[in-house]
Amino acid sequence: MTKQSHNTVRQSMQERIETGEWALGGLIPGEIELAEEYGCARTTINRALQALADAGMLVRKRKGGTRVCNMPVRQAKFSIPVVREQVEAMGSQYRHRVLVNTKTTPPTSIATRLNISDSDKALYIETVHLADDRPFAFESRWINLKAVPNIVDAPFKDISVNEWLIRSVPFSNGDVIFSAINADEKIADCIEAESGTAVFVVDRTTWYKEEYITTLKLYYKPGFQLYTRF
Amino acid sequence: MTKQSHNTVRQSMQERIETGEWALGGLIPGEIELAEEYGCARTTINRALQALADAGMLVRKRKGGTRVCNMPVRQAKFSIPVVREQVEAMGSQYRHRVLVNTKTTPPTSIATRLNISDSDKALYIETVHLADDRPFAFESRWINLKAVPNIVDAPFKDISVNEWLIRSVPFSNGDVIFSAINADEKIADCIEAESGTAVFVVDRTTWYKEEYITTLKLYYKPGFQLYTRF
DNA sequence: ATTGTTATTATGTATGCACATAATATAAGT
DNA sequence: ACTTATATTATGTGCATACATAATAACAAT
Repeated sequence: MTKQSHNTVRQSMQERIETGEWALGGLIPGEIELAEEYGCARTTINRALQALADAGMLVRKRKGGTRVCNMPVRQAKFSIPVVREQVEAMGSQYRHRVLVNTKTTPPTSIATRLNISDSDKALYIETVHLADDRPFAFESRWINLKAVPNIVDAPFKDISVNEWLIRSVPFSNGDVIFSAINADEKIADCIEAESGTAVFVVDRTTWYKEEYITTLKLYYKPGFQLYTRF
Repeated sequence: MTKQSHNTVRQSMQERIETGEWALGGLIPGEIELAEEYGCARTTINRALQALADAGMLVRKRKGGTRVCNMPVRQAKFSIPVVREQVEAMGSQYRHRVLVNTKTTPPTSIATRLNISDSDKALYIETVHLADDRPFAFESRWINLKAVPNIVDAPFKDISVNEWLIRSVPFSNGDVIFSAINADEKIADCIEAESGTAVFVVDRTTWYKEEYITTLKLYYKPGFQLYTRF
């Protein structure tokens, strides 16, 4: 009652939801009523409620009021894996070796993904990511040259393709597909595993404003785990 | 100039960041200056800037001002997989079969995870999730009975363990680990795969306020993919 | 030179107010 | 009875203002 910030109010409300005082799917008091109860302005209540709504705990509707989310969708955030950081987070030294770097016409599946015509050339790069000089992941990547033409001048000795792209097109959209496959001969070889070993695969495609930039597959070494919190 | 909402302002600012007008790591004008430029109140600018800061595009500091995030961390949100929804999203009919449901003393590794003593009993449940009566995923789960004692009365014919828990402890925290393993005899059998097939595994532990609730492993059928956007 | 004080700056927060907007309930007109 | 207008309600948004707070700079005191 002494000092009501939107944060304390929000926390208090969150507790009321978590403890079940405000039931799942139930209607909660209106802003004015809450403002009186907490002894603060409606604006402050509004801010707290909006924050909780953003967090997915509340659903708000003009008229009809605010109600606790019926089926709480648990969402987890995870930072898109940047291999270099993954390696360094383990305390290992990161290095990478580019195996292939050519301009060729991609297979149709890739051309479709990058939204370029079948005759267009694209940049194909194969990289092995190393942790303390041991294979950590194998990367197979296609890049749309129309989206980032000046990538051909990039010095991939110093910086990885991924990091160059992040700097060049910092705020892109994308999708990620996680899966597991049995390593074939080639992949097994690149990550120093037995053929047939289960491999964790990340398949990522990124774009910026209708223009597709790159699509890649990352094959991690056996035993790799991707950790997240929610 | 006509109608500046915090949304339009935020969008405009986002563009300035994306196009590089406001360089990565660079300092951007102060709130007052921006308020003048956009012809609106400082409050509105503040709201827009805070939103962008929440989104991770800006970093703000009292004094020192606001600057564009130096190393943009791309974050993806994904909803924690609820198997039932995954199945239904494919247009298949969901069902599940409980294979095991016993109260026993868990192995030490599990007891540690649930933060219970080695002599305490816990609930162990094995479930096969079916899509159109074909195996979709195999679940192996331990539940801390001290956290949710009344779970023993739950009717797991109608509702899955997971959904019961979500309703019972709707707002918990947790961690998720993704990995890939080669299926052993037992798992292979449960998901109708060859032994040794690469299997996508989700390992999840959830807790609420220092109390651990459940830990489980989900072994998905071969070919399963987890899709996310960012 | 080191320490302490004060001023300045930029963001953070709270409030009161006015009006906008969406959804609904009620009353009026035909 | 059916449509249309109007009032009501709850949230959404914008503005002006005031003060809080953190970080720094400038300055003085020892």
